[in-house]
Amino acid sequence: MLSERHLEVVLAVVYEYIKTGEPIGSRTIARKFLKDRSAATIRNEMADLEEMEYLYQPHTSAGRMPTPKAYRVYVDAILRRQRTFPSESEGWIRELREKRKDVEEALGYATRLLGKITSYIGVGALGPATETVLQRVEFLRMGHSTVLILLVLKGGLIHHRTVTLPCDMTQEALDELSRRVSMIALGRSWGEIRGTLQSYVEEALERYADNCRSALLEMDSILSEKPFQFFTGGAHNVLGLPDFNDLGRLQTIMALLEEEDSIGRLVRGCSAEKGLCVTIGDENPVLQMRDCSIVMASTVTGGRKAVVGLIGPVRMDYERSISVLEGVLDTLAENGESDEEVR
Amino acid sequence: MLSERHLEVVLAVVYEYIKTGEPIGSRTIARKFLKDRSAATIRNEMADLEEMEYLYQPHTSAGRMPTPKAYRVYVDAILRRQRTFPSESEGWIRELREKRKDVEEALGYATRLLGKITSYIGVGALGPATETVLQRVEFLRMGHSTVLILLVLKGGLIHHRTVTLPCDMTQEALDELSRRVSMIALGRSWGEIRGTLQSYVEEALERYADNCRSALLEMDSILSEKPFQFFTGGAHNVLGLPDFNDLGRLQTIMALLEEEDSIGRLVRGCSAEKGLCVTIGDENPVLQMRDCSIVMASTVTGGRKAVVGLIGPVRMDYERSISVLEGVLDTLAENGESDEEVR
DNA sequence: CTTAGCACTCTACAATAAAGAGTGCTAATA
DNA sequence: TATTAGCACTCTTTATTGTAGAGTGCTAAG
Repeated sequence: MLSERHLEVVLAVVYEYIKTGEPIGSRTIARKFLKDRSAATIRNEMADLEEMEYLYQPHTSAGRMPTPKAYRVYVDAILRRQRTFPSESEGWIRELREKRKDVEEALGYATRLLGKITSYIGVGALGPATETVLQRVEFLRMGHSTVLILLVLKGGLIHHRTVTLPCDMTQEALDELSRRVSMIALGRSWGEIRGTLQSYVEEALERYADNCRSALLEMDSILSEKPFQFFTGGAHNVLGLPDFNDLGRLQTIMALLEEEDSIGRLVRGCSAEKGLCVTIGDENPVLQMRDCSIVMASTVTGGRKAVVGLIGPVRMDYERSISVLEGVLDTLAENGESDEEVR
Repeated sequence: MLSERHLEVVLAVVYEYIKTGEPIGSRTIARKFLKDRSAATIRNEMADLEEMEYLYQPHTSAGRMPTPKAYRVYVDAILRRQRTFPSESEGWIRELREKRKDVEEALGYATRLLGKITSYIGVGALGPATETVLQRVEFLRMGHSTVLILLVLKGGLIHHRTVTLPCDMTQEALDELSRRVSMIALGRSWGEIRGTLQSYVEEALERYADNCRSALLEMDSILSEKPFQFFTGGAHNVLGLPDFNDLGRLQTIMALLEEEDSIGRLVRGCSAEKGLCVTIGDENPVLQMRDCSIVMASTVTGGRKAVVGLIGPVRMDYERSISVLEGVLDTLAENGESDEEVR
């Protein structure tokens, strides 16, 4: 549907438009990219491409700009060939490698890094590698009827919350509670046993039936509410970009980044697929981000599933963004390999 | 040094300038605030105030704008009298009250809330109520030579990190390690015992001397690196504000918010003093924020020290900001009282 | 000491003009 | 038939000019 001749023009326009941000005229294409054709010929081809909705003009006597359709063609072409990590960022990658000790900190750092290197917004998410299986449960008495619930999930994800129970309990009683919960829950999927837990726990602690019930409820709320941790970084980088000069739009995007579930939706949209995933403009699941593009990829690090990505303008430097993202991803994945045994 | 007559003019100019953002002329002051004086009189007084550096003109034939010195006088006047929480925000406060279960989540929510209600940037910090005293130490084996270090501090602060030790260790050996560490460290200040710990620990675990050393080093790094957790929220609100139309400046501010130590410096600057603390423009310890104002206050919630505040333009609505901050602070503090016993 | 009047200054805004870039169309060319 | 050169036309961008409005400083009178 798109002849070789036309494709060359589209790729040239997208490439140049990404670099300059200005509408591209036929003269520029003829001089810089397709020297075997004259400006007039390219003008004709551009008129064709406009009809096919790959290009458009902001006004009658301006150059052409790419439509999302053109970006898609361009990105597909990039993905087909090999990429190399930009060497000027090697230093940062080494810094990231240092931080891998603490997975959460590493991912936070990675998002900020992505933001800094690319000037777009870095995002990340960290979830359990597997379904929620408890590996350890502790209840620690913090004060009068205040208890710290501590859950260690298989894969190393940790949740904790300080709660107030109906009445006070000694640490001994709490230990008994955690022993009982552990007995049933450890090593098994939470969804599988959450129902059967209560009766077994209350058997030995009937004096504290109320407390047991409310503790189990809290555990349930922790385990169901927080399956993922989200990170964003480098949102400030985007302020200088001419594509985000519409402050209102930028504002809604930044507001969305603060809500966890909108990032969650992005992550879910991409993490289903394996490997790299580029979403351009209106392909985006989140309506308010329809004029952004997203590059995302997932891996496993420290025994947990990690998704990292970039949010930028549709006029994003896809080639560079993808290379950088791949570099970061590989670095994060490096220590994921060492403890395969975990799963 | 500032006569009653002059003070009235200053307060009127600041009040009106905060509302409108435009330079204030003598006519406006005479009509709206000081009806007993004519515009010409006020013009003379304004000329005096300009010499005293309370007011300045952006250009010869414009109205006057307040200098930081004038804001200081204005804020001091506000702080002297009683404030009332804006009733239209009661609903949000109720939402915040719901979230108090989890202190960290509550503080995160509080910063976003502050941002939303005031249209400025909410910041928060959560630290240990006391010095670092360990209440519980666990080492959990996650995989081959990978160990999860879990530290519960007195007051409920939790730190954890997954680390790779020099060689593998059984869970039993790790339990022995945590028993030994607990024996010495629990209930005592970390600074006090960090030195004596190593020899006692290695006594029983000499086979794993390397592991013990590296585990203790990690503990030390955790405890010294992360004394505070930081939160920011609602940075996007500030995008619409005319005072932040200089994108470059806004960008540096948002970049600073991503670095933990710059927030740390702000917090430290304010948390020393008890109660409310208003920092105007160049009073600010962070150089790049010299044209911002900061309102901060600290309290104790859930047995931990919490600092919450607002970063906004120098032309901030101080009265409203302070009221809202006080409301949020009181709500957070409510459950701080219930477990006094913790400290 | 306060006030009214008036000339002066500076900004903000709109209207106009000129320059520049790029197109579409037509006619000539290979 | 496909490609190219030439040219008139369109639209944006930038600079310039003129005008209205707001506010001041100064002077002289109350």
